[in-house]
This record gives sequence, C-alpha cells and structure tokens, in this order.
Amino acid sequence: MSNPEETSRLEAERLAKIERIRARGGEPYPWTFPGRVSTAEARAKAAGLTPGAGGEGTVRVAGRVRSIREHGKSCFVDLEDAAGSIQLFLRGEELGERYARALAEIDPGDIVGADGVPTVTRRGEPSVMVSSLELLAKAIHPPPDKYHGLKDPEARLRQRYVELLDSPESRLRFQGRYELLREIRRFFDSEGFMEAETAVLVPVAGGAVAAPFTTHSRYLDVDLQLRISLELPLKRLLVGGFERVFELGQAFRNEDLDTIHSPEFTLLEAYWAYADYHDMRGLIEKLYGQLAAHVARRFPELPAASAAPELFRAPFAQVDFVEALEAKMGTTGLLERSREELGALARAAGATVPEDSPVGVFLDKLFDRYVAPGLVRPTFVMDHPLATTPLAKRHRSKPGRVERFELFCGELELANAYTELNDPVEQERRFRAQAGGRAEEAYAFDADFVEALRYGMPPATGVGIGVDRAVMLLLGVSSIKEIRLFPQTRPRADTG
RNA sequence: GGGCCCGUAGCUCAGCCCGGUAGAGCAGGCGGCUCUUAACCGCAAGAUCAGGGGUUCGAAUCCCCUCGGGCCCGCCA
Repeated sequence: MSNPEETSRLEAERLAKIERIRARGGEPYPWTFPGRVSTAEARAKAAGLTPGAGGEGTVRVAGRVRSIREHGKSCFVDLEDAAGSIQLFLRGEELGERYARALAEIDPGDIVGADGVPTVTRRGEPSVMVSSLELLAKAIHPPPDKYHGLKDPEARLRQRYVELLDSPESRLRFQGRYELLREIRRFFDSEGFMEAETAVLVPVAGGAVAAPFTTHSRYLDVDLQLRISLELPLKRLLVGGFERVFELGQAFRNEDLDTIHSPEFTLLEAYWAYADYHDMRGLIEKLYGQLAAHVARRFPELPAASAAPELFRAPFAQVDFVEALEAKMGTTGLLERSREELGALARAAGATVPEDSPVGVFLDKLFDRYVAPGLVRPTFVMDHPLATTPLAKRHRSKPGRVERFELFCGELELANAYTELNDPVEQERRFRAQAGGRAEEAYAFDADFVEALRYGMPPATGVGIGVDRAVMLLLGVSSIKEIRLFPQTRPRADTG
C-alpha cells in the first residue's frame, strides 16, 4: 500500500498543471457553475437527433471526467454526474487554441463543466458538441483503473469515497439503503406512529444483552454507556401517554464484527399501545411487502430486489417455536427437560455454551441449530419459551411461553416482536431472576424503568428490526460492510 | 479465540511451486492521428515487491515474526 500523504510522480505532474493554470491567470478551483443541467437532461435533448447532424440550442453540463479518447484534432470525453453520463465531443475546429489547452490541462478524475450543442455522433452516441470547457476542480490523485475499477477490498472500505466516485453501482447501493430507510419512516408515519429521538448516552445500556461501549461525561463526572437498544426509553414514552412511537437510529454493541455484525448498527423499534403481537405481525407483514415492492420498482436491475415481492408475498409462513424445534429434533416435552439435559443437547448439536448458562440460552442455541437454517422464506417463529425472553408478556394460553415472534428469512432475523410485559412487579422479578447469572447473559437491571411501569403502561406490542440486515436481504448484499458507508476498520499503523 | 487465503508501479494484474536481482495493460509524459467509446500506433519514464528478521554466494520467490485485509468456524443478538 502506498502512503496517501506521499506525493507520487503522477500527483507531481498534476500539481504542476495547477501551477501552469494559475500562471496563465486561470483558476483550477472556481467557485460555482450556475445554470447547468444533468447529463440525463442533456441526453434527452440529444435523443432522436439524426446521427452526425447537429442539434439546436445549447446545454450546460458538469461532472467528473471518466475517460479521454484523443484523436489528434478531435477528442471524446466521458463526463459523469449523479444522473448518469454523457460524452463530450471536442473539436479543434470549434475550439481553436482552447482545444490544445483543454487537452493539456484536463485529466481523468477532474471535475469539469462544458457548454455545447446536443448532438448524436455518427456512431450513434448522444453527445455534447463542446463550445467551451471549464475546469471546476482539478484532481491530484488519479482515479482507479477505468476498466477494472477499484478492486482492493481494503481500499474500498477505508477510502469509501474512492469506491463511490469510481462505481455508479456502489452509489446505487447506498441510494437503495437511503430509500429503504425513508420508506420505513414513511410507513410508520402513515400508520400513525410518531418518531422519537431518545438518548444515545445512558447511565446503563439496557433492553438487550450485549456488551456496551463506555464513555465519560466530564461535566457530570459520571461514566456513561452508548445505548444497545431503544426498548426501554420508548416504553417510557408509552407510560407518558404516546400511543404509537418509533425510533430509527444507531445502536452500539462492543462485540465482534463480521459479515452480519457491526459495532454500530441501525436499529428500528416501534411500540404500539392497545395492540398485541398479532397486530404487530400484520403490521410487519405489510411493512416488508411495501419495502419489497419499492426496491423492485426502483432497482429492477438488482436480482434480489426484483425477486423481493415474490419472496415477501403475504401471508408469511408461521411456525411455533417449540413445535418446530421438537419436530426437527424428533423429541417431545422439551420445556420439561432439566437445564442440564438441555445444555447437553445444545452441546451435542455443536453449540459452544458454558454448562451453567440459563435455560433460555440453550433453547436459543438449539433453535439456531435445528430450525433457523431451514427458514428460507420469511417465516414468523411464534411463542418462544419464557426463559429466552425476559421483557415479553407471558402467553395468554400457552404455559411457559411468551407472546413473541421473530421473523426469519435465510437465517437472517428480520424482526423481533413481543406483546410487551407491563406488569412492574413481574418485570422486577424477571430482572432479579437474572441477577445471579453471568453479567454477559443478563439484562441490566433498570430500576427507573420498573419505576416507570409502576405508573401504568397500557397493554402494548413492540418490534425491533435490524435495519442493516433488512437492507442486505432486500438489495442482495452479503456483508454488512457493503451497506454501511463507513464501516469500522482497524486504524492503520503509521509505520509498518 | 481457531483455521485458510491475500498484500508487487497511482489502479488492475503476471512473476513465487522449481531462488539468479521485477514485467504487462490502464493512468501520466513526449510524438502521430478529425466519429471514438477498454479508441489506436510509436518512444521514453515510472516499484522501500506491506514491514522486520533469518537461511543463502544470491530472496518478490524459502523460513520466522509483526501489521493490515478477506473468507470459514467459534463467540456474541
């Protein structure tokens, strides 16, 4: 790898060009370029013209120079902007002495603006016959190989801007991500949910089991943690009288990173008073149906996106957590087994779990091993064992279970929802029941949250969605780093 | 945490097995070319071979360590 701070000979040549431009009174970094149209609009004006014949009127376009093909007294330049690209056609005949100067000063990667007449070349390429060309920003670093692009996976992450400027496909990926987040917001808004922005910095990160990042407030002189979930503050809002709330934002878990885990990730949670998890199941089915329809409409060239509406066609499959697990294991009476027995089964299935883990951990492992891999289509997994889920309400008719569903698809968890526990006494008991176990397997005790429930929280349902994973599935991307703009990487050492 | 793989010019790659002192295309420089689109033709230039150590007369190549990255497994939700 090169040191980005060193000046290569190529950069030295480009810096010398900048000096020459300034020496002749030119400005390599002008202030603005008013009145331009997109390359798409310029293309539209050229459309339908007879190849080889000139069009009428002029257009003004601007963008990045992708490639230059010189032919002596004429030259073709591919110009790219956010809307696409168009070919510039430069001729010595038209430009006089400015022709040679433009070729001497412009390199691939530069940002330029041009005025000219829309035309179609004899070979049929929509073009702008340039009457004037202006440098808008000189690039000092040369862009990646124009044909092969930027391949180095490390550089694509560390210098995302290079990948983006080089690759319209990567820009499309992030456009897709943005639009999915926008559609999620629109969906909840249209369903009457209010978006909330709760605290990122909290005294104790709760609502999930995960190692938090820690930091410190100088003013308060207290240690703080970065939130690991949105659950507890949003439920406090239900106590406070809001009936439909959601939050879409970053959460942080101080754990390993791999293709489906990022230390910072985008989480959606929504809480809905006077409704239960069956209502939420319907809402989530509707949400994914709309997201699938959106990506299929907007990104038909992506195979995963065009397949999404069929994949997410309602109604989604449903299986009972315990029944599905018992069927796959060929056993019965799972919930009556002792902790030791379940632990042995989990280890026999290949899970590495400490012997004294809570029962819920073993059951989760067994489910992950036996059932989840088979859930290729979106499937609601219903009614988990109580031991796996301390924040959900006990099932109204199935003993030893809670009212919960997880939506699985292709081993990715796409939603996790409960009928929420709102009994403060039981909530406190469940928190305390975990206190004896290992810290890394227990939900943090949040006394203020119990206090809030004591004021009365209406019956409610809530859902959490790992938005990055939903985006991955809908856009057909295999690593979370592909759909987060600036994923975490280890800082590079200054000297090797 | 364990295993496998990768790091050579600004970019994309070859060379590594079988050690003999680094090669191509693009980009850049110079020259030629008025319809190309990976434009083309000619000339010249461009490389701490990720870093450090070892073996050897000689290391990009073999060995060890370190750094960074990727994939798989484990852990984690």
